[in-house]
Amino acid sequence: MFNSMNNIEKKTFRQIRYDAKKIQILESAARIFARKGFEKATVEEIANELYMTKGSLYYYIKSKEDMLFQCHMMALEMTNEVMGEVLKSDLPPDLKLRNAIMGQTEVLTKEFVVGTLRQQELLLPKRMLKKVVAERDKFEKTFFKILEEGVKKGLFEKNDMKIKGYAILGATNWVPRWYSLSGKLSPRQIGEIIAEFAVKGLLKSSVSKLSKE
Amino acid sequence: MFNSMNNIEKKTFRQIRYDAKKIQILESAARIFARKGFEKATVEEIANELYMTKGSLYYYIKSKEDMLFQCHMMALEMTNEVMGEVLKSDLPPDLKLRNAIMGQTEVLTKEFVVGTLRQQELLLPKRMLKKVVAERDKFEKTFFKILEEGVKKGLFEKNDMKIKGYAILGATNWVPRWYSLSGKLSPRQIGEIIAEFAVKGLLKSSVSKLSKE
Amino acid sequence: MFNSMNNIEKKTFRQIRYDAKKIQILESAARIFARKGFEKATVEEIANELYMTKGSLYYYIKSKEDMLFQCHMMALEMTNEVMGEVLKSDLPPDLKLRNAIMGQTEVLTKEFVVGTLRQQELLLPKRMLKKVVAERDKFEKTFFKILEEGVKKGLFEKNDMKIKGYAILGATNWVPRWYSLSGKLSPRQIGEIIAEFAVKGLLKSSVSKLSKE
Amino acid sequence: MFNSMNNIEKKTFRQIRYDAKKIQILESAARIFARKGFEKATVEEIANELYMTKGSLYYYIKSKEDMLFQCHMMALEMTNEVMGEVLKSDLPPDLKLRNAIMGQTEVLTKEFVVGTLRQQELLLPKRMLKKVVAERDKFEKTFFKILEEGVKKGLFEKNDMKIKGYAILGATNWVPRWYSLSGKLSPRQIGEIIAEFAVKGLLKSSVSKLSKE
DNA sequence: GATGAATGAGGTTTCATTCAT
DNA sequence: TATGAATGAAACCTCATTCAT
Repeated sequence: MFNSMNNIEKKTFRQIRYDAKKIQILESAARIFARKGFEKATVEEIANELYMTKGSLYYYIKSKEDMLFQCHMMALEMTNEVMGEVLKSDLPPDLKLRNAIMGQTEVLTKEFVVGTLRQQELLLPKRMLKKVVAERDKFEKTFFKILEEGVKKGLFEKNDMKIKGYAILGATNWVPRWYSLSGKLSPRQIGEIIAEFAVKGLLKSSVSKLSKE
Repeated sequence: MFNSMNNIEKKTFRQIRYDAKKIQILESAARIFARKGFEKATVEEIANELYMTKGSLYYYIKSKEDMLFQCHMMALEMTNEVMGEVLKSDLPPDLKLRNAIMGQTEVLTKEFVVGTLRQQELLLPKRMLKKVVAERDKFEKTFFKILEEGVKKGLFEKNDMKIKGYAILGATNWVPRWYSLSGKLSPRQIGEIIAEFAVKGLLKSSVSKLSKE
Repeated sequence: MFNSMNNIEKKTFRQIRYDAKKIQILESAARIFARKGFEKATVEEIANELYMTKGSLYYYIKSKEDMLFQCHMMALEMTNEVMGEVLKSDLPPDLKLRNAIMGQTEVLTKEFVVGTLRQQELLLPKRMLKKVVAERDKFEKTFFKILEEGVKKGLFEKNDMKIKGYAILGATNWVPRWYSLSGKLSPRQIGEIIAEFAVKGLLKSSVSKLSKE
Repeated sequence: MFNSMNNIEKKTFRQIRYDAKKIQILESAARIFARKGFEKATVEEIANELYMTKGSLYYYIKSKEDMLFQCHMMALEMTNEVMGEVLKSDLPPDLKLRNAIMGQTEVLTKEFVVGTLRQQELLLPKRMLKKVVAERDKFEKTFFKILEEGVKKGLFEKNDMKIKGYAILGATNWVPRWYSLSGKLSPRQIGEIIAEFAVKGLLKSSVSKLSKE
């Protein structure tokens, strides 16, 4: 009776432990996915990494696909959070773009995210894939909003913005493919260089024509 | 015995048919890999697309992994062939770069190549993986050679070339992820825009500083 | 110590609650067994129907098989109780038979019993199966006693009594397979018709030969 | 070329072997289902009985459920075939009924059919269940057609025909539950007795009232 | 008394691969 | 060359049951 509050706290406490374990699991999963690929990774391995049994693992997750799905969503949420902050900041477009790229490289090189995003989303059942794609679209929309802002403010050239935008996205998303911890530069530094390179490519200027053939 | 020449001719003829079939198989495989991912694609499906049976297919290929491996190698060879031509052409570095990028986008958007490269090379056994990586390194080396040439000729800025190079590679390699046949621009046109964007980012110039924070 | 009586009373009270809960559980189990079959029904479902958790449920029952076993025994006890009353009643055999059949149809169409008896007793481990079979035999023996009484009193024809007896049992036991609550007739009414039909088939009479082939 | 006919024959021959094996599998399955119940029976057991491996077995069947389904359909087809013949025969209704019952008992006591029909159709997925129920309905409709014929020809009493019909079906369908090979009577003989009993219960007659209470 | 968590045994299914014909 | 069959190794997943709190 009078310790109902205790009960509530207890529940919350358990909830916390439950959630923590779930995240542990997803991290472990992402790590193994990164090492061996989604299909080659076995549920047992993932469980063993955490000194669990398959059975217990299934107490926390619904299916192997579900693990990949949740990893994807978590990664995309991290990404979108960064973008959200950038967008609502009060900076000129070129600096927004720079921050976006730096934020992205930072997120994308986290072990968890690399492990996840390297997996093909094709491996997900349609229902899940849809949500992932929706979340990614959200990201891209925010990104292009920054570019448009730059155009409106007369900073960036207007032409072929779609292609250029994807070029920048590609440059950024490609980082985890070649980035290695042993490199000299941090993800943020890499991001900065890419950003400068990208902005330079976008800015209005009379110079920079290709040689004549 | 005495019609050994006949035999040779026969063999040659057979060889041709054999090779043709093999390529058909690899194309079919790449297509299905693209649709469903390597692991979800079954050998049977691949065979059926060509109105064969699994059994017959194994007359031409050694294993499923072998199919993926050969697809990778074929794709990389196409890529390297383009790069080879570019390199030995007698053009200024910026035009070489442009041609390289255009060639790459063209190759990368071919159905066969998309299907192949989207697969993680992780899925390959080490022995095969090594060869694939070696071939890819060859490609990257050629690519960076062009950039260095640009630097040497005083055309491109020298700083952070490695990062910028990978940025360009990323921009290019990312194309197949968003390129769709229904788009208005051809792969070559896309390549051209990316090239211009990249060159602009590389060129020496006093302009193009970021805004002050 | 000195409030041992209190303890006893308490225990009795608890015992009552315990038993009540147990019966609730068995009813819930029977219902779910009916819906999905014994093996497809999960202990969790059964628990959830009563807003319990699996864990708690196991405080009341020993095992899933035990649930099925106890359901069987309860159902058979209901059946045997009816038969006991019929047997010791002071009626002529044909009316006893009628009452037996009517009683049976009534029992057999109760949700609890349908749910239970539809399950194969095969699913029970031998030890339990034996008891169930013993109880069923008891029922059948009583039933055949009624028929024999009818023969002795010169009411029923003597020939092939075993087969005919099983025919009647079949006719009765089959009712739950087609009976539906939405039908116009009550179980008792159905029982009455079957009884009449059965008695007519059993009675001595010179009539009722089949056509000549 | 000229041995294309051979080819056809070969194909037919293989087809025959394939079908034969499939039937063997279904028989083996039905036998084991009978012994242990559908869910307790493992695919491995079924395969082993035929000195196959699980893998090979799956070359012939799609799933365990599919096995049960096909067993059901085969059993029902046997049943419906018998009924079809009875219906189109040129006999008076009472003899038709007798033949129907005799045919049924014969079919129902075949090992294959017993093994199958003892399984709950509930275990089948809806899609399959529907077909089974449809086939069973077909059977029941034919059966009731015979009874109606008897009524029309003034042979059977008209009242409560539905209930009586199900009583007869129950009496018949119940046979496999108590029939044992060691009994003295053959299925046909049992069927004959049931038939006589049933017809007697159906015939018009002024006699055979129950005792007064 | 109740419950969240853990567990492990086992079952179905899929498939790459091989082989006799 | 082609193919129907066979195989066996895994893999995912489910669930009854137990236990500490």
